Amino acid sequence: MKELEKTYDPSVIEDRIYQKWLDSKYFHASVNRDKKPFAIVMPPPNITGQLHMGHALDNTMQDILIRYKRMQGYEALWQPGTDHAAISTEVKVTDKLRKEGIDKAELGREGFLKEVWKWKDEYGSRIVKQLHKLGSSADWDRERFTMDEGCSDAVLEVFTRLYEKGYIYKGSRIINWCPVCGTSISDAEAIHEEQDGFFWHINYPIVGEEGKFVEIATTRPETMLGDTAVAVNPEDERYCSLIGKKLVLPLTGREIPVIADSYVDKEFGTGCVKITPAHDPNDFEVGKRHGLEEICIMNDDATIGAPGKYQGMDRYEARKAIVADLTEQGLLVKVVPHSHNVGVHDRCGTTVEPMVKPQWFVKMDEMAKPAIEALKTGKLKFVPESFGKTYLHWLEGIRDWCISRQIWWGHRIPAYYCEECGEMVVAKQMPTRCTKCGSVHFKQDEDTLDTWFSSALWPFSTLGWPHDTEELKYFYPTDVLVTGYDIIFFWVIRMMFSGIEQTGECPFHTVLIHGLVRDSQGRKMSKSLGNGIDPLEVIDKYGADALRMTLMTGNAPGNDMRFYWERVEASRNFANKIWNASRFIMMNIEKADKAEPDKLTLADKWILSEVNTLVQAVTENMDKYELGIALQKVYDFIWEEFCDWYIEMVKPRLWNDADETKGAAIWTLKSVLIQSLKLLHPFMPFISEEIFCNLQEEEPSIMISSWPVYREEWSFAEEEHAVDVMKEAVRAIRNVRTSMNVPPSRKAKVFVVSEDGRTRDIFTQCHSVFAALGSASEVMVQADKAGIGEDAVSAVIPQATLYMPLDDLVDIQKERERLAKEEERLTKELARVKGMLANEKFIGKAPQSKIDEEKAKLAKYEQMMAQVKERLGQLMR
RNA sequence: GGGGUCUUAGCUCAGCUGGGAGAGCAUCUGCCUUACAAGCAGAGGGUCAUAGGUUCGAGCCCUAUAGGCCCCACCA
Repeated sequence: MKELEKTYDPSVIEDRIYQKWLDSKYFHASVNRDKKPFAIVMPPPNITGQLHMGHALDNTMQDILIRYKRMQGYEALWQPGTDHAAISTEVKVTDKLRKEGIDKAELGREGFLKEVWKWKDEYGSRIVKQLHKLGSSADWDRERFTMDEGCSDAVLEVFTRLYEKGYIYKGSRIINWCPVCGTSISDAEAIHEEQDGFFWHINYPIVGEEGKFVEIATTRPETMLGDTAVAVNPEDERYCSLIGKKLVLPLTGREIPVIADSYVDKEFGTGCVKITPAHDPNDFEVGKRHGLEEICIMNDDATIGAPGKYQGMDRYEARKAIVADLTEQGLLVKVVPHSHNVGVHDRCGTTVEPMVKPQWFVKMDEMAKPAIEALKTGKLKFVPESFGKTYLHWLEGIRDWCISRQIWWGHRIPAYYCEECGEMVVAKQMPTRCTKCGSVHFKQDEDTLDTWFSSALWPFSTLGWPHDTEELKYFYPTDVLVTGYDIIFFWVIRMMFSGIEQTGECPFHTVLIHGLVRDSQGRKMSKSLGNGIDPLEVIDKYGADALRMTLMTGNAPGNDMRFYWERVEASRNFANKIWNASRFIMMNIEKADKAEPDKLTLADKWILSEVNTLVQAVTENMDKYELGIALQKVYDFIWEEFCDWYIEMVKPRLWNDADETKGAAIWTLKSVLIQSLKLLHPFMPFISEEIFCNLQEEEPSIMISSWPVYREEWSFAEEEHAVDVMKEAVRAIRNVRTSMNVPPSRKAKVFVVSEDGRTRDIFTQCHSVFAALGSASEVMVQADKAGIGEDAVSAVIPQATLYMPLDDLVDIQKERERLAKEEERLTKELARVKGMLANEKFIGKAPQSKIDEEKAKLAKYEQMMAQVKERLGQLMR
């Protein structure tokens, strides 16, 4: 056993312990039919990423669950890996190259991809190393990458299967286009922001009716170049007569029809809507219903592509020019301020442009159904439950998923086009011969897949799917998925329908959701604000355990939390507390001849019983994923019950070599500490391991030791009660001392007076403990007040009255005040209890247990009241 | 426009299936008591957003209102 430092210093311990775990292969999980499997897949962090608080929280939760299950005897697999993060990575590498003066286009596709792989090799594992610092016990031997061979095979398999089933199709539909990234994005990637803008009211002249106009209102005048109709509500009396007439589209001179469509809201704007099918999702639908032409007026970089005066202008520049021209022509009626939602690309913040382009889509209606069903039938559960609504809501309104991206970094779409006849073939490999024309020349589709297409397969692709591997059979379906509420749409939903479609099973049965880690003012941590706190800095200063504890406490599941350094300090203090308690115990073990469970005293039995209760409670909380509550209970137990009470109670025995229960005390200290460390281990793995290994030699590591279970032989209800009585007496004595300003160094005799033999027995048994905790020079236990001077200070507990002769320190006046206050409190309590018990309805309807409880309280208060009254009577004399 | 969520001590938040309001930090008062001053023993501080309702009993359940936050949505 080693001597421990006076203050816990995580920095010298954590890396060493982590390396030991790695070397011992404790994180590795393998197919083991003798054990039950438990599996979690790690949300793969982006290879572009740096560890942030969100990762720290997410991975801490997973690590806790994995360590817990591993200790419980499960074969616990935590499957790690990284995500290729298509657009993010492409943007990042493109920027890097640009700074080096290299143009992506000049490099060409292959050259560019080579650069990205180089970048990936260099930086891709950075975040993985950072996860090590947290203590993550993932099976790093199984680390995967969404673009590795296996995952790519799975992507090909799924793509071709879905295509054959008709669930993947290519079509020209309106999609969100990011003009800066030069690619389409999915609905989930377009986030809506409210922006202040204007409503421009514009007159469109009616053909053949000189001087007559239709007034439309638009937030995007530049798109008028692509208008192919104006729509009114068919039931709008104002405009019925217009339906079917032609209008002249200003600035272009093109004639467009007035059509009727119920999509138009009569109450909103002017009741007349310009229809631009190529640049607005709604207009696109209207256009489809009415067979309108789709005129694309924009280039991929959001400059105007329509021939004419505005060609080449940026969309906003064109807007100004068009408004100016309309004003000049007298067609602009008015401009009204108007705030509206615009979609921006979540990666770069650019306002997206709705565009009609040929893209690949996943048909969602059929696949959404079983995913919805899974939640409704309970095969899938969210914790907290309310997030299930978010999940359902999104799935029920889901639209087809645009999966093609016009970037290079990603899984290339396995569609091949015959260079002769244009025939398209979807296959895992390039076809050798065109079945239509016999040509042997094919060209692969240029597009790549949405990055979420491969992450959707993560729970099974990482286990070897589509091959029927042992791992897949054993670990799949996985158990819990841990993630933030912000990616339910992106990921959870897509894993669900993909898993069900491909494997016939939900990829996991529980989704544990957490919130965001915000700064101390409640703001999102962000690069632009510069308010982010680096988890590595926290680990550096306070240790990974302190960070983990901070992230797990003081907040309810699924809620956002604020990050405070003060809270990290509090966590660090707790680590130090355990450290010192352990240090104390080890010092005493060294000095003792033996630790033995014979001759357990009241106090020993009490703490063993308490730890038993704790084990049950914590296990229950863990099973309900109430991780924060579980940790809080361990914290409270260690600090209050174990350190503040038990260790203090036990000191006199340790210091007295003649005490024959010393060995029992040492045995109890060690046993309770070990149980506590085990309960703590999933949360604070490093410190628990370090102490565990210093404390005992039988087992090499706490992380592969077994999770504590309830022990019948440690259950002592009687003793629990006895110690509670003693604790109450100690508190009463301390209260008196505090109110009288008597320092602990000034000892005083204490008389315990009780008519109850059992109570006297308790105090006799633990009189040395009681003496120590109550700063008593001597403890006299007796049935009456013989020998107690009138000037003693007294305190009342239900079972006894305690007297402390304090000689000159006694202030009768103060004593009276204290007792009067106590009397007042008891009067109130008595009134409440009596009121309740006098209420016939309460007696008639409340459960018997509650009634008994109240009756017991009544008896207790009445007894205490009698004691207080008696004492007050004495003092009045 | 829908949906969610929150409003509890000075601050940040707990409070599980309804049964005498809690923690951490901060403040104040004692203690350098041989594990820990990153500690020990205490104290003060709350009409649980508001108004109704259900109930023997509501911080907790129901309804409405006010305010905050979040998500979704095709009102141009």
